[in-house]
Amino acid sequence: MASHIEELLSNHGVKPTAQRAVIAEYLVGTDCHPTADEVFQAVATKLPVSLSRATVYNTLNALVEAGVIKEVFTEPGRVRYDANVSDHHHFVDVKTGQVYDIDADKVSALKLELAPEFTVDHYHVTIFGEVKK
Amino acid sequence: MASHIEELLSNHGVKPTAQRAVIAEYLVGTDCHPTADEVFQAVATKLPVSLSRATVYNTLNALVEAGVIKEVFTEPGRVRYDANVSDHHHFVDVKTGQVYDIDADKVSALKLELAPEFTVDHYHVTIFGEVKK
DNA sequence: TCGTAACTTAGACTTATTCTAAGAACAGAA
DNA sequence: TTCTGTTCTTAGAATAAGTCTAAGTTACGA
Repeated sequence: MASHIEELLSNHGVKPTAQRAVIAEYLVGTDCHPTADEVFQAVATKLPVSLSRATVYNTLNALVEAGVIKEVFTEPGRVRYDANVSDHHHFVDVKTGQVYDIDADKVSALKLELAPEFTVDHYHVTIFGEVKK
Repeated sequence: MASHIEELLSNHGVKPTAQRAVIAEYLVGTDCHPTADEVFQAVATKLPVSLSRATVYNTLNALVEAGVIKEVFTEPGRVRYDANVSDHHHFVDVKTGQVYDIDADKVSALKLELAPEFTVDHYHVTIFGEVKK
């Protein structure tokens, strides 16, 4: 009886182990865009065995490779992870560093006038500003 | 008799020292988007004294702070620097990692439909694809 | 049940960057 | 000039993110 998360992993060709399941579950269940270390902190206590940082990194890389999550680069020196793999962009609050997902349909399609040797695969928009509440 | 580079630094409130001048000169004179280490390698031999990595990092941070150059984040674990401070975006060749400047006027202006609490300061488009020659 | 391949672990290692403490350069006041 | 304080630069130590390694587990097919 595979859980939802285990199916998600299997469907992407990642063998579901206990470690991978809790990591993927944490990522899928959060709107934040955690760093590897934040994932480690959040997940370490949820396993009956001790968790190695190497496993966190291995798992995150495997999930990126498999297309289950995406990497986000918005600041120097750290990678953040995003389980939202739908087409979307990012809004960075320059005061707090917090990253928000912006659905692709909230952003008009770009028209690009590039030289013919540039073949575009995809593009990503990072919007910088402030969120007041 | 201040050189062009020394004026550039002074105009941005950065006191022009020999180290800062050669670093800024290198960045202004290249289309590549070098990392701190690439700057260090390229510039180390151009001074009569030995150059410290700390000085390279201090200078790069000071130049970013002063608006003489910009940081570019396109890949994990390293920051690249760009002396082109005009309004532009970036094209990343996913095969080589090479970064190309794309003038803002080659990219149509975005229309954003964001919730009212999001105040946009600016946005940056990163285009991924391949450059064939 | 065995053997192999895949996974995880702790800790060592690497790489990028920052910090620290001490010396050098330099600008302005006396 | 000489003094003095501030700003820069230096070498190397320290930190932080991420990867590697070697050894121990686990899972699974034959």
